[in-house]
Amino acid sequence: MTVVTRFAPSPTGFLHIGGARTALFNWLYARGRAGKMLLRIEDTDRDRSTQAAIDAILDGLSWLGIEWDGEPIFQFARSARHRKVAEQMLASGHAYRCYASPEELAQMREAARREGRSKLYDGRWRDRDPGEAPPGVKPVIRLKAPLTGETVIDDQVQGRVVWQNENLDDLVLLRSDGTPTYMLAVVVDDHDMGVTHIIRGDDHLTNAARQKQIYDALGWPVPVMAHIPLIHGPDGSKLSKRHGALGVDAYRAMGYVPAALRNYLVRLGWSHGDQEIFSTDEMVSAFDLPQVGRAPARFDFAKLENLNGHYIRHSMDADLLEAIDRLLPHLANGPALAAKLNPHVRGQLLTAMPSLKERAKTLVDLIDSAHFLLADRPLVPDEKAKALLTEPAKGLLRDVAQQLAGIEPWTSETTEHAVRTFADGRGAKLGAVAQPLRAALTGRTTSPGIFEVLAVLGKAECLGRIADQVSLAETAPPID
RNA sequence: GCGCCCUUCGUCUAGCGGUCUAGGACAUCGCCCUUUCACGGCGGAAACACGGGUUCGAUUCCCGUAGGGCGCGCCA
Repeated sequence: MTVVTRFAPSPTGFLHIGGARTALFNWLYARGRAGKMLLRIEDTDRDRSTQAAIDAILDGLSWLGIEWDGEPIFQFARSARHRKVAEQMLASGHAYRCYASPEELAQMREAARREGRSKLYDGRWRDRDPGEAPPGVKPVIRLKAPLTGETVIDDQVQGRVVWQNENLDDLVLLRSDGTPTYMLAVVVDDHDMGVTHIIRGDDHLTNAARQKQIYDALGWPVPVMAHIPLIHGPDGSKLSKRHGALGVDAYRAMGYVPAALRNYLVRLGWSHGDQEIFSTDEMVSAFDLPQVGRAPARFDFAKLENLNGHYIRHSMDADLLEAIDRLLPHLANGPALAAKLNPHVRGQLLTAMPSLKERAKTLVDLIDSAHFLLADRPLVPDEKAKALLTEPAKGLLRDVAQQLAGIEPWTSETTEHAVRTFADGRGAKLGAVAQPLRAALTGRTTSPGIFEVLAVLGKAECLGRIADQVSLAETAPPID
């Protein structure tokens, strides 16, 4: 039997991180078993569903590298089929018309709560003669659920979960306006789509029992179920926007790479011994449902960031340059930066990349660390760099610049030799020269190795930048 | 309120009755490397929610308690 999973988001907002993980699990499970993962857009809530949300979900999945099989199914388009199934159930005696008014329903709910019962609807139209139907009232169609016994779900993650049928009431299958409820639509769609494994958030666990009753009434086989725990915020409460319940597009804009996010997400609530790093192939072959834990996991940006740094460090230089190109359109200052990326600067970026990527946790960090390649002369040193450019330091810079001016060829080795010799000659520590040099060349106090910076920038640019800082002092003496 | 689920270092987790003086990873602290920042290396601190059982023996099984979560619509 071919495994068929599905991801079924409702397009009422962006693809949030929890949804992304659910999609990932479905995708991994199917891929690891030569199966398919289908995509169903649950757009039956016409007021809240938007095209923008659909686009955001598709875009988010694609960015994460999660591909679905076939065309997405739109649930709303299938409502005629849903209605037909409800009528079938009516005809076969598995469902009935209920004429209870909203007021009656409210009363029943109140009474149930007062008496400590979980069953809300009392089944008053279950066996009543349709002839007693009040005139002018459009009925809903309810499932004739079993009164006794139990409903059991053998969940791949949760284990065997049992409900007493006396606690489950007759759910609505078809609304009075003839539209299907979620409960009915999901069952019919999963069945028609040939879904064999339902992997979804455990907020649906209670629904699983009710859906099982519908499957049973229809005589359809129940798919394998797996209800995975939800992701919580760092404080253990529900994940909020403040915590990281953002759209995956926000993670992209923060400079996270898909491989890192996938790796982080797959390890959240699932493990494979002590392994922390998984290539896509590895996670596809290792992932399985019984190893998914039942306790909700808390979202931890620090770990995501660490993983992201790992993936950046282990990326090919050219791939990182491409990743930057792709990220730029999603950043506020992207267009300005993109304009600077002429072939010459791209070449410098690529040359500096082995050293830049060593220091970056995110692509945004990476871009920022390349500031010294992208900034215009004269550089404006940041506060800390400015503090390094004291008058004595500037004297040192003036002198070292003279030494540097005679260097040919200009490489990290030749410049290193020159600077070290210069420092030795002055009886100065290397740092005493290197730090002011860094400040003058990069405008920062941190950067890749200073000799790499020298080499990447080239002789003329370096001498120019030193002159910029040194002469600046002459034209603008401190006001004391 | 009712139903269901959950509970190992701060966090993600390993552990599936004795191997646990409880392992790994992130974060954290210290040292080393070092021109800065990182990377890397070494080391430290840090957990079985609580109470009863079952058992020769419980982190592992059962029952409570406490705490947390999810669901309880003619929403999805």
